[in-house]
Amino acid sequence: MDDTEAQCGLRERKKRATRRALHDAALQLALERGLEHLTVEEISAAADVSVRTFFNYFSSKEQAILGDNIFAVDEEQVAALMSDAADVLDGLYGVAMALAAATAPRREQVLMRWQLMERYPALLPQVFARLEEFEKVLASAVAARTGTAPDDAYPQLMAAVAGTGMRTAVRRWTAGHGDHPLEHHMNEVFGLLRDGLAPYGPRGPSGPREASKAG
Amino acid sequence: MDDTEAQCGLRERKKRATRRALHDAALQLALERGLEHLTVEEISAAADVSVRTFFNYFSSKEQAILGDNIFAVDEEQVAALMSDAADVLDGLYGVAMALAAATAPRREQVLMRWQLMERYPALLPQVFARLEEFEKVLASAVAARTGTAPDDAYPQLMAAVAGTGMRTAVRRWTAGHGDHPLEHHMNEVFGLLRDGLAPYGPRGPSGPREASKAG
DNA sequence: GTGAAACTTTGCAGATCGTGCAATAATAGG
DNA sequence: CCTATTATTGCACGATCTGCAAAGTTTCAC
Repeated sequence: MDDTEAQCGLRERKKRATRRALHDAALQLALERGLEHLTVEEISAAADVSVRTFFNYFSSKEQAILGDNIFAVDEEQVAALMSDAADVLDGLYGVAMALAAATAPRREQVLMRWQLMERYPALLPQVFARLEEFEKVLASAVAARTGTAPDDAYPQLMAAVAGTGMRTAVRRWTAGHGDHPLEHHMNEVFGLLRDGLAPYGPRGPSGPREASKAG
Repeated sequence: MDDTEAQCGLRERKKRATRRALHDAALQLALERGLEHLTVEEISAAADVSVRTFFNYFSSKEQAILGDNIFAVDEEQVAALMSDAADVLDGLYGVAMALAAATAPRREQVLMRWQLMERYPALLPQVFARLEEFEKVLASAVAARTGTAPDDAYPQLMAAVAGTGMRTAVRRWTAGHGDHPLEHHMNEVFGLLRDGLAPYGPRGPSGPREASKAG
């Protein structure tokens, strides 16, 4: 049960192999036959395990298709990137680039998964649930970086906006079938954020000007 | 089948009553007993209809709990608000305020629903799916307002950020049990957005971040 | 190697979900 | 009152997901 076993043990290897087999089968079959007419039974059969075993690994076929680690940046990495950055937005930009870099090695797989998501709204829930978790991590990091409380408006909004920005970039990357690298879309998005979302400026005097609190 | 009947017909009234009875029962029972141990059968029984009839109205208990029109601003209203506004962000701010206003009359109910959402992640999917639709409407409006294409980065990002901002505001409103009006949180969020998300500037000696272009 | 402990796989029963279908009941409109 | 339309309901069916206990596999100490 220690970390040594986690790497070399036969038991652990078999578990990982099974999990991977289920994930691969699910992804493959979903692409081939479509999500609606795909059953857990078929996935299990393709991976050579019982249906019951499938549910020992994944709680639904959607989970099996998406697998883990959609937002493959862990808490410590985020914290490190945030504290090294020149300002908050740069820190979040760093996280975005780390995400893009982590995605690169399995580019085709990730692209497939996101294209499936666009096609089958049933998958969106899972994605958003993870994005939610991811945003919590970002919010904590932003709060730590700025000395604000994690339940202040600023870190929450900043994290939500950054998460949404990354989601937008990935979506545009997917829509373009990955023609441009993900980094390109991240740059585009964070460039706009850096410019205050205001390339189309005010026509005249306007709305709420002050953040009701800032520090 | 004409509009007259839609208002006075007995049939239409009964349908609405049934739908409302199911929604109310679902909300009530979810609050009382929790979502996990609540079955469609119980909801149907509480509303005095068969289970089959339940599924004629809602496709799942989650749908029944949330009901319709979480983001109760329709396409034309958004378009009107956007074209009247001084700039894009002001337009989106107007949409946010319209949303808050639409929420006000059924304040308690809406608050209950969002609190349930915080408690039961199973409800999030539905919400995000609707937010997704809402953001599409926003993106179209932003594109129309700025003369950009709907699949350009700017309208997509702007819509996503605004949608996320409204979500953040509602979440904060919910977390505070509605102590402050929803408008207050919308103001806070859009104030931060207006300020370019940069109340916490660079650590270095440089001044406030500015939009590198505006026009 | 042997045996016990720990863990995984599996089948089975059962609750719930969600849909298609056809019979029944209620309403609308002449 | 009669007919067309539409809503409700029961039934059957396949799929999802969980708990439980039996059977098989891996680990580890001796």
